[in-house]
Amino acid sequence: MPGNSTDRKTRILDSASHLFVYYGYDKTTVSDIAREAGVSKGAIYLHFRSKDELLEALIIRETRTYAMQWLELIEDDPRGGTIGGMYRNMLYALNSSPFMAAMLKRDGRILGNYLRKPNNFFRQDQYRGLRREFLEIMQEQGIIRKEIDPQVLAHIINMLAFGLISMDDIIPPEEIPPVEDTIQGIADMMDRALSPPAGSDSDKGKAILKAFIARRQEQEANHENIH
Amino acid sequence: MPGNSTDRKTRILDSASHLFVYYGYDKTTVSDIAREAGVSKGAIYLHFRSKDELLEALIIRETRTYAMQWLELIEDDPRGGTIGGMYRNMLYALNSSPFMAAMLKRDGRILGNYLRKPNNFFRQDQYRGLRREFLEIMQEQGIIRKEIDPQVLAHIINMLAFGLISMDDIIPPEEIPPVEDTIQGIADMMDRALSPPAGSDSDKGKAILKAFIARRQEQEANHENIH
DNA sequence: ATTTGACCATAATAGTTGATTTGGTCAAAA
DNA sequence: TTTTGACCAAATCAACTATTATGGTCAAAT
Repeated sequence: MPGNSTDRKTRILDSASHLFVYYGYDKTTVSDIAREAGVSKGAIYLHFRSKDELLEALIIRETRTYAMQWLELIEDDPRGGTIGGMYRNMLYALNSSPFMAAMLKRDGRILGNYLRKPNNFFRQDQYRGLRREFLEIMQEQGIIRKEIDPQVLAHIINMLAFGLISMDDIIPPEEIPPVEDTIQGIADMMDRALSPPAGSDSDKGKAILKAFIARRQEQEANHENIH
Repeated sequence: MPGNSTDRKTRILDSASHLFVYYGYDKTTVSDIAREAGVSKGAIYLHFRSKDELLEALIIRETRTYAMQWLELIEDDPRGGTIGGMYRNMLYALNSSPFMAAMLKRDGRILGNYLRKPNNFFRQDQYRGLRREFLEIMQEQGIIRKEIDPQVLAHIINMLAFGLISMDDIIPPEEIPPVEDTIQGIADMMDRALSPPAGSDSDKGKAILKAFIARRQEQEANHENIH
């Protein structure tokens, strides 16, 4: 059996991610996933209670991976701590993860029936409001101009991310400028529009982000302990 | 019969617009339209060769109406000639026309089968590229900063408009800030990000827009004469 | 202790047939 | 001349059946 070196659960999730993106949740069978992962069907149920829970595990993993990749990109980017830099790297991270993009745009082809489930992950989005909270802190710390409503800004940022990955479905490819250009264009706009007149301190921005994430992880850990 | 005062063709299109938005193109029958317009079914075919052509006529009319309303809003707005002002009023015009919004987001429920037609209006969008052209002129005339790529900017503007009207389908209503706030927020961002450092002349912007439209209408008239 | 894959109830799909509806027409009415 | 609505072929829908595919299980193999 090939690819035995990597952890089995990981391999299953990798295969699922790939197959879901290509064929969609509904058209992908558990046997398909097992075959591609080089394990038996039963083995999948050793790790996940149901196909739905497999998808949910995948959602969690991909979200984590995406967040970590984003953070890494920011760290390695000299201008990563400005508002434009954060956004630029967010879009880069998003752009490199087809499954994450599918989640953001609630892609019906890929997420399939799961979207219809009454209590799916998207209906009880835990991360909602988190972005606003972060923007508020950024604003208090002088990385973002004072006169902007964080709630509105959070929504606009969502709109741009959503637009970036959704417009392709509507506009013929030859009309779409290269993603890098679009991303850079948006980042420039944001820096000019949102940084305070004096300019913003990228390193300070990074520090705030790190502190925010640390605090958040702490909360999450506490929450897990209780349950 | 009620509502006889207005022109019959207009009444048919009004009814169609209303019914399409409510029930969708597929579920709305020609008889439905006739009934709501207070005319016979045959009368509809005196104005339109087919249901599809009725829809296309509606698309053209709504696009024109939207464009005119946009222009009017800009005229009446002291800051209407800045890039942010133009955008703000565009979103207002868009927001007041459910059918236009449906077109922009290629709403499958409303446009129904028509979207699958091989040579529908959306596949051969005549207005594409027009926006870029206009932005280029605005840039030459100093209303928009020089360092911005008009093609990219046109695309970002599309993204924002698309996001504005599409996000509602995904986010629970209570999380969405009031549209006016979002629109104003975007307009402010654009003004800060896109106006040249010296600021931009709103009246000059209006003049450019008017000239652009006049030139465009001339072209359209010529084009009609030839055919 | 692990892992498997044949096995099963259930669900999704495809095929069929008959009834209903729909876009479009046109002889007749206004 | 202008407008109508009964009418028709074609498409859509509804109900039903037969068939296949699927998620999930578990006795047996490893």
